[in-house]
Amino acid sequence: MADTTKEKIIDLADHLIRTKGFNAFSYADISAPLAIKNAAVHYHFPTKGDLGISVIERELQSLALHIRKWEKMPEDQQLKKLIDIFQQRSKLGTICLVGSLTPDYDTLPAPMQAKVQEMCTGILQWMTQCLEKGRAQQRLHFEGEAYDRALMVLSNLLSSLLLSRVLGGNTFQRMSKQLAKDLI
Amino acid sequence: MADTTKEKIIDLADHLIRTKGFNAFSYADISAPLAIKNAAVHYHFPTKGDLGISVIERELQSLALHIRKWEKMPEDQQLKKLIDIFQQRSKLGTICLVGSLTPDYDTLPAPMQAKVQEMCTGILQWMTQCLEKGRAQQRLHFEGEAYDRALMVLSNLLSSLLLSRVLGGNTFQRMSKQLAKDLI
DNA sequence: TTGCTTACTTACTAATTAGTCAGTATATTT
DNA sequence: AAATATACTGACTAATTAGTAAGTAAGCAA
Repeated sequence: MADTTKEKIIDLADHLIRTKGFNAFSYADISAPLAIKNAAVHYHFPTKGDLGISVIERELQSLALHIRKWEKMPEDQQLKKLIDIFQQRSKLGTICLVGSLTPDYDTLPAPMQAKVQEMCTGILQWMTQCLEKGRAQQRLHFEGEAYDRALMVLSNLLSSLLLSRVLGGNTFQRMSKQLAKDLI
Repeated sequence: MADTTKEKIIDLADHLIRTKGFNAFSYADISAPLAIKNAAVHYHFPTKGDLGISVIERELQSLALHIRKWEKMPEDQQLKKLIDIFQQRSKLGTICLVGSLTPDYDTLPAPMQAKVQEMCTGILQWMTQCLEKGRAQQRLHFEGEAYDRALMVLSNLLSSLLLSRVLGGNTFQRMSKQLAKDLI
């Protein structure tokens, strides 16, 4: 998938953040599988925070790409597409960046904290609009402010991955089905 | 609050897990503030996993005590009491153990993984019963299976603390109010 | 009073951590 | 052909990590 070393490092770091968490992986966890030296990782990403920021930025770009791709779909379908992305994560046994990085928030370097914030507000902003438009067209049904509902939806998606890993089995299916039933 | 060294260690570890995460705190973070030596912590808790397990067990006991105290209250009130506990956490800026430990699940020693599982299933079991009884008495209103709804409620409580820390301000209030409105 | 338990301290280890710096081979540019 | 930039390697470092082993002071028990 990735062909440059830099991309391979981001790929691996992304996977490590989603499986072990930001504080539980080391430069050795990246350099060893790629058969490069520690210093090579530092060449591309001087600090661990720089690496973390690149991982978030790539995720943000990837998400922006998906959202643009869904632009002409009805809002309930857009929401289902987002759920699909989380379902793929569930199958892989990996969690989302929000679920991985918000618990570690206080330990992150300041520039990374800012990126985590940017990621959360960005996702919520899109989701708020999606819910609002969907409700206006009576394709989505919920009570209260759209932003509040967006918080709940993000919450459910995020937690479904966390709880799936611990409770296993059909936890993700149960939660995503209930989420869809409640809204559509 | 705690008078023995052992209790003080558990207190501090609990706070560190909720603020920094299990992998981001060290024995030094515990021994230094208590003005004891590293080895003293190891005396009470041979491994870090042992300490983590004790923290979870104390939380489980504390929760069991609360639940017993609420036994004779109507189910909607019991749920509100649980939300109150999370609100206190939100004020302190600390997250819940489920929110802190499930993202790190894969990195935890096996006996601690088992305890995390026990904690999740225990909370969900109580909440499922609470929701079911509450619905039977028409004091709580929701669609679908009670267990599925319990997953969603736990999800919202857990995430409200995670997102509060990043988004700040009224995030917890928004989410907990919406949660109560949806159910009661 | 002798022995045993509890709750530590002193002093340590081996491993791992993020990060540095000087060098080098290979392209690319001038 | 000379200079420069890119993408590394080799060889470190200082700090921190969880964990250990031996010793000790105080209290309690036989």
